[in-house]
Amino acid sequence: MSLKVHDNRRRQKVEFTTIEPGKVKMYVCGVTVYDLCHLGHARCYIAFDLIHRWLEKSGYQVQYIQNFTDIEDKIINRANETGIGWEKLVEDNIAAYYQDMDALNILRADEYPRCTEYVKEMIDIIQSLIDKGNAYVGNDGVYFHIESAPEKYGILTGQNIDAVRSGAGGRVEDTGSGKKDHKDFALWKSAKPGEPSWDSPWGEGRPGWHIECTAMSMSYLGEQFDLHGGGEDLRFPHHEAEIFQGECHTGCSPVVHHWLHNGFVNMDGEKMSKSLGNFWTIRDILEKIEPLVLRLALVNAHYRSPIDMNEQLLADATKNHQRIIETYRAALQSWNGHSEDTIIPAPNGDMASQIPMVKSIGLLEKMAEGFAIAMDDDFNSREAVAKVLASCREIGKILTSSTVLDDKDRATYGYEATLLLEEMAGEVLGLLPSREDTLTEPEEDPAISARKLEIADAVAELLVRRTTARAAKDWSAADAIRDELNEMGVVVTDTNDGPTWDLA
RNA sequence: GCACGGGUGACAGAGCGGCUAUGUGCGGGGCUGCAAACCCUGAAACCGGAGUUCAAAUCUCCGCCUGUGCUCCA
Repeated sequence: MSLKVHDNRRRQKVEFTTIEPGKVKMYVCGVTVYDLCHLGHARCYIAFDLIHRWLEKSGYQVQYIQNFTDIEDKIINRANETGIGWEKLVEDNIAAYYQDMDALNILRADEYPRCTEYVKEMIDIIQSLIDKGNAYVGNDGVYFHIESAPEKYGILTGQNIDAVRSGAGGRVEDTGSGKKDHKDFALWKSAKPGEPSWDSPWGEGRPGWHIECTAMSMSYLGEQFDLHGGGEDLRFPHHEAEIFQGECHTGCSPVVHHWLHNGFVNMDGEKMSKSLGNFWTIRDILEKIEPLVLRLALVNAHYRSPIDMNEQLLADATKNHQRIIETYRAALQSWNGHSEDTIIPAPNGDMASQIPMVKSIGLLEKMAEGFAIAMDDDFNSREAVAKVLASCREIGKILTSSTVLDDKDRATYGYEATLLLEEMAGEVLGLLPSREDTLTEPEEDPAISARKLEIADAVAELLVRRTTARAAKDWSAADAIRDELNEMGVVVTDTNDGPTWDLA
């Protein structure tokens, strides 16, 4: 089986290859830490978390670098507005970033370099670009000169440099910057009074927006690496600027062997933006739903497709996630009480077999195979989720039917199902809680617990009366009691072990 | 305007030359007194037009609609 990925430079699905056999060097653009992370960030880092997980699952040794942009106009502005020092602002938002991403079960990257720690490396690259004739010193900083390498223009977005040339009338707005061409972008910005700044051959200043990723990715991963990711919006100009910088500086082409970009999150059909007021931080949404449900909602689409966030999507995700958890719990319970080493090993599966156990195991293996094919196809997590849900149905069928397997086989089957779910839904998709948490009741809101305690005696008494009525087949009396409980906000569920109840 | 994506059942969303996607919702049935959960089963789709092909949701062309980028943005 081989992995295919959609490379945005070649604009097609290509065979995934690595520079060094068995090793993947990947870099994903991180956040500018001037504020809390929003849903779009969640989508991006979950998408690349999945890619990270699947590469490792496929046997690659992955080196994953993700940066923090900790100096930038927005940080300076926010620091000025709030009166918080920019260093403190940055620290707070980085701490919040880790909290949010941990909640979403995103595995940590290997390193999270901050751009202020790489100013020296950036200066070196800028100097090299000046020496090679790709950059020049203007009045307020250093600029990359696009016309020094026009063949690299529009590589990721297919823009035609001639159109851009003629479209802008070839003129440069004179802002006194000393910029030679409107396409040129800043490598180094001279400091304005009161701004944080670093010393450089071109005076006090700070890096331009694009150079940091070139400096950090090359510091960790070398002059060429395997995979570079980020949001759709970064293709132009950010990533094209990286191509200019990296390739002109190193002379290598391509520096990045696979460019991957994730699609955006829309809100009820509209672009998510602060001005539209439809902007959710991860924290906002986690007040309403479980982190793993949000994760499922975001994994339940191909990473390159846009996602339209709405109530329906979350409702679907809630149900689907619940189904996965219920199945996982049922699988765990089916062999609960056996220790793992005493479980009889499963036979080899064969879907065509007449022996129920062999056939059932064969079906599970088929699901796992479909799952792997989906993930190998440009990380098609939507299809992978479909395989998980189909497995849940399959597992539920076997486990709830008393006739298919005897008790011993049931434990073996349940154990196999457990491992399958843990591998697909857990290890790769990151959607499962721990075994302990799955088997124990979730922690409750203290207010809810208090309410339950308050009414427990009354409910218990009503349930006894209802049980008596049911035993006497007095259904109307039994249902009347259930209605009464409903009015108290209590939902009754009858099980083989008697009725249970919970708050609605 | 230029560039790059999309338009699939009620909804979400895969498939991208021949094979049931999947889930929710809806219909029928089973299990249960009835519910819930779970299981079985059914209906239901490929924007419009032309073309290529033995065969098209899937390829080509035209049209219509729509998203994003071209300025800070994951």
